Amino acid sequence: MSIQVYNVLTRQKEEFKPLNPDLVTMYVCGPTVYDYSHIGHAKTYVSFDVIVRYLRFSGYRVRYVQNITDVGHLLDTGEDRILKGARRERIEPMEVVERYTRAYFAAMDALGVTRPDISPRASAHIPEQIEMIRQLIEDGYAYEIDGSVYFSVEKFADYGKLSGRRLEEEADGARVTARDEKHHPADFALWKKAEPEHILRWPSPWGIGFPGWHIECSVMATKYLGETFDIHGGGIDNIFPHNECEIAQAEAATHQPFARYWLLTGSLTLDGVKMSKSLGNVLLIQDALKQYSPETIRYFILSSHYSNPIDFSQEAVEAAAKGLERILVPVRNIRDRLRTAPDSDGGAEFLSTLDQYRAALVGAMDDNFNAPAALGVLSQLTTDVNTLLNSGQVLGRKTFEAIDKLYRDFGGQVLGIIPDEFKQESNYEVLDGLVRMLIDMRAEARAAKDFKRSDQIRDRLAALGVQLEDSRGSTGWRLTK
RNA sequence: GGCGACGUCGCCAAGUGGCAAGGCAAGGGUCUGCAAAACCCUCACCAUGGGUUCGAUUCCCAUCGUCGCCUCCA
Repeated sequence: MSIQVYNVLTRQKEEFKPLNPDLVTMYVCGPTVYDYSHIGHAKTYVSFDVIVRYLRFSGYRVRYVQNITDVGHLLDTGEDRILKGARRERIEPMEVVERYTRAYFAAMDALGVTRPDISPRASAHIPEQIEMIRQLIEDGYAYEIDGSVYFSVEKFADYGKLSGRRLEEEADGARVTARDEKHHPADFALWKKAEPEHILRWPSPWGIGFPGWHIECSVMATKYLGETFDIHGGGIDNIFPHNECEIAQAEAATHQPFARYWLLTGSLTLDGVKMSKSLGNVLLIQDALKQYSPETIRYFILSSHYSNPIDFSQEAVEAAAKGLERILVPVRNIRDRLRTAPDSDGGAEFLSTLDQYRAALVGAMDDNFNAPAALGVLSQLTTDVNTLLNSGQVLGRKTFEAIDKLYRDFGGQVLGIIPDEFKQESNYEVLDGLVRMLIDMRAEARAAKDFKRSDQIRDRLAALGVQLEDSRGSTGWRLTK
């Protein structure tokens, strides 16, 4: 078995073969840290999180690099995003960077996103960027004008190979406004001369300035992963111009292929439209987490394929929450019953069924990281598990452990939608004792056919968020709030 | 205008050249004192029109529609 991936560069599904059989090198475009992260970031980084998790689960060692853009990313007004944030909040630019870098990691941690192995900052790699720019000028791919340096897209024959654009077609685009000093409208900045008020500035062979946005990714990816590396990821909205420019710079500078596999995620819309500051419809991760659990958000994101767009709506997320709960209930149940399970081999015949499900899960994930298909398999597995649990058959420890292991592997380790430990109330022992006492009282009432009283106990507990669930011979409970 | 993606059951969403997973919702049933939970059953001719093929939802073309990008964006 091998992993197949859809490579945007070749527009087809290919067998994934890393350059080095044991180490996968992977770069994903990270955030510009000038504001809090929103739910669209969650979609992108949860998607790649699952890809990394699955590669590791499959036995690969992965070096995962994701940059932090803290300089050079200009708004269309020509203003640096970081500086804008600094002015807004009346603090130092590097305070802006620090504040939102921390917030970014906090949000990702909350969502259970595994941290990248390296999170390089653009501002910490100015010398390397200057060096690549110098190389590009030397090789004739770039030119300097009045303290700024531009990449000449006409010199790089492959420009447009990722996004499928051709320069001559772009020339017709009415929206491309030519900047006077550039040779070609599509030429892009490698280095920009800093105006006096631009306080993010560094000395360079071309004077005081700051790097263009795209160059950091080319530089940091090749620095930490090599001139050619395996996977480059990011959101599809960055395919042009950002990713295209990355390729041009890196391949022009190193004369080597840049990334071998390009995996791009679909965009997230909110109630049908893309989030944007100007529309004011930005949902921050921290706000979404007030309403939904991290697992629910992950489940929702993973319920459609990473390469597809997804629309975040209350209706869709709540349906996801219920779908997830359906899986979580028996998992809780199993872990609970595991503690008192006998050392018998009761239910051992179920092990071969589990093997089939495991194979199906591997098959789904091997096929271009098809998480939604994997969720479908987990759901089917859950039906079988529920049937087994309800059968009245006495199940041995081994059986419970095997079921739990499968859920832990795919629901936990790979998809991150099943917690390792279910959160328990701080005074869980007391709570459990009290509820069980009431369950006993209700059982006595029922035995005495005093249903008015037994229903009263059940209803009042339900009102408090304690749901009683009767099964053969015993009653369990779970919190619904 | 150009580039790209997409249009599958009421909603969300996989998928395949040979009679379409799963979840949510809905209806019926089993279990239950009644419920809840669970389980079982029911529920789609895959936007439209052509073409290729023995056969297409799956390939090709066109049309309609939605979205993204071309300016900052994960």
